[in-house]
Amino acid sequence: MPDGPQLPGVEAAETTDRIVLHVDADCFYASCERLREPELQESPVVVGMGYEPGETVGAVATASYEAREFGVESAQAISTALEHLPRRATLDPEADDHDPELEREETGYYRPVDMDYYESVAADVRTILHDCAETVREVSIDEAYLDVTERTAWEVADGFARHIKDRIRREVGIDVSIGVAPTMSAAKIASDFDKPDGLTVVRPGEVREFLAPLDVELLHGVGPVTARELRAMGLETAADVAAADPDPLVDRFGERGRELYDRARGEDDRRVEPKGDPKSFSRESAFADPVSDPDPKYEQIETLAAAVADRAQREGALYRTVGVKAVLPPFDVNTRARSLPGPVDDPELVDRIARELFTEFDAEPVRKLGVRVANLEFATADQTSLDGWEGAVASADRDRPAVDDGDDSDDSDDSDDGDDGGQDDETPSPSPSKSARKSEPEAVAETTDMHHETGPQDEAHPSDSSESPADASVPGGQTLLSDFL
DNA sequence: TCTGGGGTCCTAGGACCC
DNA sequence: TCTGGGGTCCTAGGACCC
Repeated sequence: MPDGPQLPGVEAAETTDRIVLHVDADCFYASCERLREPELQESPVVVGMGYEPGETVGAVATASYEAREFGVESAQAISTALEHLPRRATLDPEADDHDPELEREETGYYRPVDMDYYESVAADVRTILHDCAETVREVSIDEAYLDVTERTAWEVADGFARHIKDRIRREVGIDVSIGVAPTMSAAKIASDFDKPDGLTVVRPGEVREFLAPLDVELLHGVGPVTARELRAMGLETAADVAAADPDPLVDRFGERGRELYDRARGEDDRRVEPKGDPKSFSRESAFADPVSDPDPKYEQIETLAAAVADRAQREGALYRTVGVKAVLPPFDVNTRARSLPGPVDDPELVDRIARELFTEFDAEPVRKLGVRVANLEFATADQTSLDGWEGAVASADRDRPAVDDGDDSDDSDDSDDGDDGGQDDETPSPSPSKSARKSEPEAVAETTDMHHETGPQDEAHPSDSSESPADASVPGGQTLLSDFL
């Protein structure tokens, strides 16, 4: 079945081509809103993040195709969107100049983002996708790659994709666009080719021809900056890139240049694989206007740090790096990060490190703040079942020598087996102390503040000092980090 | 495009080790 | 004290994606 197409001139290697689908929901958030509010059907719909009903703050997350015709675009300020497309509710039906035709045709519905609801709709779509494919890679809430090589054949691939579209339409109630191709990158571009409600099939041997006329900016991984540079090199279309000498591309863009060249030629040997664990969690938020006063900034830091730490906790992630982001006017992005000697789950520590990293900016005007945790480690199945075995495992671990050297080389991947030493040893101790912290937040806050002011000792890097600031910060003499020092 | 929020990957330089 | 080369980790920034 994999070698279904007997195209003349197709090389042997291509007979093993996969059948890859890229499934992309059309203006997903707007479709979700229409799902629960059918009267929004066929009218312009704008979904805004940071938007409150009746207000003009926030930015456009998704605009329906009807709204886009008025010039409403993704990432646009809501205030700008409203200039292009007034809010339907703002028109006063009693007004003298009230024009019902205008109301119907020149206005749109504005709704705030409701991720919980969209997530529930996405889950229904996912169920269908997993039902239709061996391997699914979810890229985002509204987008996924499927490898369906074992489920269909090129001769009938369009019917197979049609079947998926129909099921999603019937069982969930939203439209998706699907691209079918022998590679992920071509499938991605194909799904975009005929949006909305599109279906584009690019067969093996047709990929390069399909890509040839496309503007370089349509290639995945080419944004405004790269596109400008490519044009400066005289490369406007995928065909230009495909026919170019790859060496200058590699010189200019490094590995990305090689990738670009390959993709433009239709070459992409990546297999569809399920997405692994996340690499980082972050939260950020912008001020309406740049803020110079330190107080509101540290208040934000505190809120964001708590949200990030909470997220990590809920997802069962330990983190080893804490970072902050400060965006200064006009749009100057600064990041600072600090890594710990070992993975922790310690919300107070996130807060304290974030504050320390931010002190550098606390006198500056700031338009946006962020807090991030990275270098994540997730408990494996073994470790989650550790509850009942705690004693046995913990004592077994104590017998291991040099538990805390952690062997940094293995933290890049999910093969956590060799890693259990550091983590298991750590798990029993933080668990009780976490609940202890939760029960007395005030005491913790005091302790944290105290140590925030004891600046000088913080110059010591946690990994090269036996007197870690983290150690000192723990209330009641608990030594969360001391295991690693 | 005067710019929201949550991510990923890559690169470059410095520290440190052998 | 000057000199080689290889390797890894860490930080900061940048480009990109949805």
